[in-house]
Amino acid sequence: MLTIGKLGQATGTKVPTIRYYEQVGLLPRPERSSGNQRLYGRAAQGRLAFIRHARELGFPLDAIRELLSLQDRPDQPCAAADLIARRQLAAVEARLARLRSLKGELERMVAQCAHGTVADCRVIETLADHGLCEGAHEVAPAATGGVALS
Amino acid sequence: MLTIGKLGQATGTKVPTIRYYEQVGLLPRPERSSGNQRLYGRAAQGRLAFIRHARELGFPLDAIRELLSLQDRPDQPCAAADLIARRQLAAVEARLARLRSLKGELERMVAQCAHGTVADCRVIETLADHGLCEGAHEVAPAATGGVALS
DNA sequence: CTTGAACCTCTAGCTGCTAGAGACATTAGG
DNA sequence: CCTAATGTCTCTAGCAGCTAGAGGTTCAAG
Repeated sequence: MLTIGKLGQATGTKVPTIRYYEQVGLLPRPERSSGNQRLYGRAAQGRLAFIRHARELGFPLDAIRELLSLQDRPDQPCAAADLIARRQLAAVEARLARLRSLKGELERMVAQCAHGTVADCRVIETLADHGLCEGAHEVAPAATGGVALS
Repeated sequence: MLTIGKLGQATGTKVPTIRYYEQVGLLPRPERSSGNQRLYGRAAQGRLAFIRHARELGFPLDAIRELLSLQDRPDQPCAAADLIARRQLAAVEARLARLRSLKGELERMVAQCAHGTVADCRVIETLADHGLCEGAHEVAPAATGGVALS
């Protein structure tokens, strides 16, 4: 049986984060010691590792909730899990495409900076006048799902 | 003179977002009509376009605040602006690297799914056991600065 | 003059945590 | 056995960057 601190160390999770996962229903309420402290067994450790790994892959908590409930019913077809993963992959790909174009524009901006005064700084100028950039980022896609991805 | 709605249309910004920018001090308080409605001139429109463009490039509001104050003093050296842009570029590059490795792992996961039952689904299994993936994302870097980047 | 859209202020909510206050539990050392 | 240091408890509030809603005023068209 692990205390919350040990569990945190074992899974690379901060203590308040574990309590947060419990609060939002991703982790079940654990047993308590005589002094009311949380005690975790192997099952909880596995579940938390699962959550952390999925988070590292950028899955939002809602998707993780679904994946966990799938894991609990092993005889169901895994099409649902597959779909969730594919959706996440699509989100990551969209994000990548956008970031690549941003990187291009930022590189052009800093490359053109002549290190003079602000008055003729290309960085400021480019920001002020969208026409100066090559329109690489036309309209923000927005609403990609609110995934953090650090 | 534009009303807030027209300004929003002109710059592709939602009305509450404009009010929000005013509230956090990115936009100055505009004149008001006799009926207390906001009225914006050319200067405000330019400033808002600057902000939106910088946001599309992923600059956080704090960086934009700095860039705006630089823009207001055109005879200063532009090294500061350059530095902000370079920092943003570095953040974007870090994020790109991470996203690329996530994409790789997600692709592997999805490719291995045999479309059977959850019991032997590689998607679930990979998530449950970090040892199964190729360790492409070892430890989350965290604290990259809280930049959103859509 | 009436209707409907656009505007006003204010508050609360979103994601995924993180930080702090103030109080109890546990543990290692002397 | 006692004490000091650390760990844990609950609860509330805060972060970015908006977004949505309530409940009320103002404006422009017909």
